[in-house]
Amino acid sequence: MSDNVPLSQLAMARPGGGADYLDGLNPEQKQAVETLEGPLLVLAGAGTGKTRVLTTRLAHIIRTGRAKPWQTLCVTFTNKAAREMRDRAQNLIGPDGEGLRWLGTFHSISAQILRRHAELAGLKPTFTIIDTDDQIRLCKQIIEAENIDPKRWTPRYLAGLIDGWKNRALLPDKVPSDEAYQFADGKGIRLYDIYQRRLSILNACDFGDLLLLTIRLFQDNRDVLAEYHDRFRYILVDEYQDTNIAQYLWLRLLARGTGNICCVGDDDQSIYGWRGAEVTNILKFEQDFEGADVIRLERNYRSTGHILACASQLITENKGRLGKTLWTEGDEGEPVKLRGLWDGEAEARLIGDDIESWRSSGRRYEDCAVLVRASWQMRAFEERFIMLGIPYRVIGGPRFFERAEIRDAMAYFRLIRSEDDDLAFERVVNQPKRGVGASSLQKLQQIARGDGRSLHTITRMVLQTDEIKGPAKRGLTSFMNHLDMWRDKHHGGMSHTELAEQILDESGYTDMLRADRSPQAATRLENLKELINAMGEFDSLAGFLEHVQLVMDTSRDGGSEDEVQILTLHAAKGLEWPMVFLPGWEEEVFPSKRSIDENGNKGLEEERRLAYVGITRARERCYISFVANRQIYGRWQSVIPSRFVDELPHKHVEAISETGYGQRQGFGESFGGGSSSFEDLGEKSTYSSPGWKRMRETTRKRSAPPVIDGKAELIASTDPGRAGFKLGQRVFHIKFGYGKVEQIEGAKLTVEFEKAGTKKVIATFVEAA
DNA sequence: TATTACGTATTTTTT
DNA sequence: ATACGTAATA
Repeated sequence: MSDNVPLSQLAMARPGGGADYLDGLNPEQKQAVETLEGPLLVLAGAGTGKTRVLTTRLAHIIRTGRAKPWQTLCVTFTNKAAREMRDRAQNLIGPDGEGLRWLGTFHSISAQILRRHAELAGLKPTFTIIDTDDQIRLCKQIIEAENIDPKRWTPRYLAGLIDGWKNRALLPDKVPSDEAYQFADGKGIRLYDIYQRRLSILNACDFGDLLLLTIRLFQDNRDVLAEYHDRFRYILVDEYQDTNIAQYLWLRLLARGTGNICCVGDDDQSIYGWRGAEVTNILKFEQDFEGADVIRLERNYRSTGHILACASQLITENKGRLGKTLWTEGDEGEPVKLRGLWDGEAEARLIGDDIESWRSSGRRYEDCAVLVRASWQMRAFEERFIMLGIPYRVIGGPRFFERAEIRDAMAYFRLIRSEDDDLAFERVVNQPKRGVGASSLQKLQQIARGDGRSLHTITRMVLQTDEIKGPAKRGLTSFMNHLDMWRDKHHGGMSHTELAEQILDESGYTDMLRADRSPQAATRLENLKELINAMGEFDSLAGFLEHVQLVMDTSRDGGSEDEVQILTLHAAKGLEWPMVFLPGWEEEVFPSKRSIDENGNKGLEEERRLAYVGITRARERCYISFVANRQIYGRWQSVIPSRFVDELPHKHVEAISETGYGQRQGFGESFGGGSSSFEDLGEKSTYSSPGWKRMRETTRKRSAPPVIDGKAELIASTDPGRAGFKLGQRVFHIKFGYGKVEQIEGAKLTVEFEKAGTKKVIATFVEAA
């Protein structure tokens, strides 16, 4: 096992003489850590200590001196996972762990490699990495330029198509001909080709390109590949079941070096098929990597026996799987509780009550989670929790750096570093307004396209002529002069935070926001301040941009507050709670109708894996529920229990009907009433927007009701999200944004529901951040 | 340039 | 039913 390492080195590498980090591992885990040569697949079931094995293995490699930290390649899918792995590995390794330079996501490692060999990949080293939003904007331009109706053929669809091809490592010339004609009567492939050309002119990459260009770099430059073969003695891959074809090829190329590749994953937890993950990668591992060993981790340390039995039984219904048998030495615990209810409101009520009694038995809110299939299901729980005063946190939602003001600021910074970044140029050339309207921009774009040069270059040329006149010319001149000035300062060594502040001031961006008296503007200014704060953590503009474009830390800094968590099943992967609620187990909701419609049995199996992930999040208690009537897209529908419900083992489930449902024939009996969630709540809730430190969370907290003294002022808007009223400096919106505010009288707010033609008095408001 | 009207989609989320 | 983006209109 260790015969190619001198004994003396082995001894020296182990301070204290023993491999203490191996203590407490079970035999399979230990084997997974110590099987170092050749390809290895570690099939790690839910709760079997996967991360521990991964980090211990890394520590083992380094502490036994088999490789230096910078000679190991460790790949994860998310930045969060990368961070966790780094932290835990460094703990085990000690000061040596600092050198883990090649630990990161597929994309961040690819970007690192591409920056080093940019020219060989056909890029300049300052290339920009564009995100989904830019990608869609680019697609839109291309569609418009090709005179295709963007309503029939949406930019989003094209972007999705291109993404799909890139996930499968298909460049325009490799797309199979039967797929090439999917878009706009046969123009799909051409548009893809134009898209790639545009990117190259912009000196930009999208996320898929990071992988694709790296693969091509390795294929076309054997010497470069050899260099990395030499460097990477050991390769570790986390969540292998989520790899797409491009990532598989990427790994194959690199693994051809030493062949020491260890992939860890669980085929039963592959839930990202819709974004290109191929379960087949993990299913075929033994064929793909010759001489591969497979180790199964089946001892579960997380859940009780009943919970584990339910999950295991359910997942056996899937055909395409490698198969594992999870077991535990722990308690049987309580059976999984299965409950049928009348409707979504009753479901939310019951779960709310359960949480309250859990809390009054001395447990904590933060030990509970509600896991839903789709985010629209969250609303019912939010409403109920607000009413009961249960503190909760919604995990997911829009992220800080996807906000418009942050993206605008970033566009300015991008232009400083990479002037050919047309997407950034277009975004801010008239933001704030400089008189450069749609027609001027169109003119510039037309010339730029004809010339194959960037907007920045073209603008400079056009300004010498009289092609653009009047306010547009003045605006463009000022914009260009500012850019030149900032670029000079940047090269002159001004600190990037100071420069950033100047840019935002001198461009007029902050003035624009200050002039805007709407409540959102204040938040935006705050956000920009936080952006600059965050910049201070980096030592250069380049470092910061790379981070935001790629490695932006989107996770929270430890939730210290005692709050119930509401999240989607997808977002729940990798997490666990003592008490887990799984509501909405109805056919067409879960499993999702669309998933089955679009992907048939494959889709169904992925939904079942999602159910498996859900159940296995629970440590002590698991509550599954379904209803007979549910409002979906505003319509009441009779729904039937999910097929997954019937796949659970009776022995481990306690089924309770809260409604008589189950004894009755059919579900067609209508549920009278509908909801009137606005009335008589007598409570107020506060909406606080996610800030930099809590990028991915939306927090709504309950606090004292607002005092309305008649001085309130209407904010009318056709946009229901913005309709509301103003009370001094404070702005309130109707909870969850229904209807149009019509009248305010004392504590009574009258709202007109236009479509329904009814007026309602409501007393529940959400204060704007 | 700001407001209003209209059309469309509406699972999941990362990089 | 509703949110969002875009086109049409004042």
